[in-house]
Amino acid sequence: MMITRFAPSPTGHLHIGGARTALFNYLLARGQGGRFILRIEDTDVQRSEEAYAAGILEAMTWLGLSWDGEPVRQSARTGLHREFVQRLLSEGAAYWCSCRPEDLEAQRKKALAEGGKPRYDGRCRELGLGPAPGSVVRFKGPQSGQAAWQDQIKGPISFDCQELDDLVLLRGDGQPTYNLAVVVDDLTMGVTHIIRGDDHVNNTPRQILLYRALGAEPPLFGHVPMILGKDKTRLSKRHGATSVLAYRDLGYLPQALVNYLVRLGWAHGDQEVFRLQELIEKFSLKHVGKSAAVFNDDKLNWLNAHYLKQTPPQELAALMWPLLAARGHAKPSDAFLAQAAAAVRERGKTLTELADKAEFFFEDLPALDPQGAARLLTDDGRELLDDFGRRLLAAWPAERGDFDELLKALAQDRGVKIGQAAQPLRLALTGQTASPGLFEIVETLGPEKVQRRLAAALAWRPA
RNA sequence: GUCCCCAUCGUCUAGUCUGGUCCAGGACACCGGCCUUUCACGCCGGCAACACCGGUUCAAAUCCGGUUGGGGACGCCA
Repeated sequence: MMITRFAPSPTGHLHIGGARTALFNYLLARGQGGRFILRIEDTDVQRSEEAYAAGILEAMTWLGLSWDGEPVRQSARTGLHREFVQRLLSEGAAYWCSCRPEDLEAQRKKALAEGGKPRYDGRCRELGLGPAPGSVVRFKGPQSGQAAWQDQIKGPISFDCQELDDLVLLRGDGQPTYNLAVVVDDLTMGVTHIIRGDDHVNNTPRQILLYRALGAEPPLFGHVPMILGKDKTRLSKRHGATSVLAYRDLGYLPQALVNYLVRLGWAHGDQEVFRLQELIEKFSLKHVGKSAAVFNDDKLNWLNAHYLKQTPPQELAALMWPLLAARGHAKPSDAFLAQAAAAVRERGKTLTELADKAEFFFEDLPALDPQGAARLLTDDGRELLDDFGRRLLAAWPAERGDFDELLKALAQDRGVKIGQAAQPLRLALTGQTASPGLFEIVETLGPEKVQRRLAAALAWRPA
């Protein structure tokens, strides 16, 4: 059975790149009827924070990427990690090293300055040292031959073992390091496919060597290319929002983010829009690209707008309401909320934008746009508006078509264009010169609110 | 510096494995038009790319070599 995993370290928020890696692993496992494991890699006690771990789970849940079983804490498995180190030690595949970190650091600097590769020189390798306070355990890697694998995304990759130095397995304080812990965990948890970020390719040969030293068959590896910012450098905070939860708070729908992320580096012919279930059926590593991709807000916005338009008004209302409530509006009826949502649904790219555009529905008296008022609420304009208002209220209750007729008649009687006749009313009802359909608004607001807003606009005078 | 990886429109990409159907297709963005009571939506049209050089071949975006460019890694971080 296929087993994949997502193994973030809780030293920061779940960012866009991590989310895509998680998504690929999720899709792969779900598509094969396999298992998808979530493992929190918290072996770095200094930098790991519980709040980050919680945030990662929250983001995964929001995206709809469900994992199997309980999330695994790597820190809860250090006993197991140490057992494996002991085994390596007793089999002569690892050794104690008493070099001091400062000296090592100095060596690295020197090597780099001389234009060489900064790597551990293996001076303790044959010393037969035993455990001592502050000493570390290093892997005794082969010094010739190759470590190669068929990358599931990039194809064949190989490293000369000479290039690899003896990596630390157990720190001076007895804590296992990343490279040891991942191998032990992936091995003992039965992970079959390790799909992770590009930045791990250099770790892979070392890990393969560890599997070999343990007498185990390495799993399959696949390295997904990175996501870059607009300036084609690695995506980071300075490129704006990078955390998944930040996108949620900005008003993006999880379906949109998932859809956008999957298309960043993967394609299924010319198809652009995918539901999660469809992705599970269609996703494959074969069509994941090999090169890095630039994150593009425009396309994400387009997808988000697309999914917003697909969301039924009632559902959309439920998503928008918290944003409106946060602005201090009193909760109206569900029907009113749904109508307001339907009215603005095709006019914004995020929930936040929709809330902005729908806000006038919820205000007692919307503030009149000063420029619009100066232009539309002239003496003539107010007279026109008064006439329109009277006709409108007199005709109530009316159908959408009746309103249309009413507007046409008004324009004709007054000798103005339809647009000119409609604008003063739009301003009066919404405070703005651009808005959803006029009669959609009239119907939603109802006669009392219409009248109230009309009266306020008619009372307006230039400053 | 050393090692590893990558290279099709501004961006995401299809096509590359299995050369010809590709004077390169789709999407976003942009530009123009239509629709229209405003703003949007929608629809129609347009602009725009095989990094470069050489080789193999009747034929190369597709195969091979090199150049250039980009990215990543080089921690007792993950």
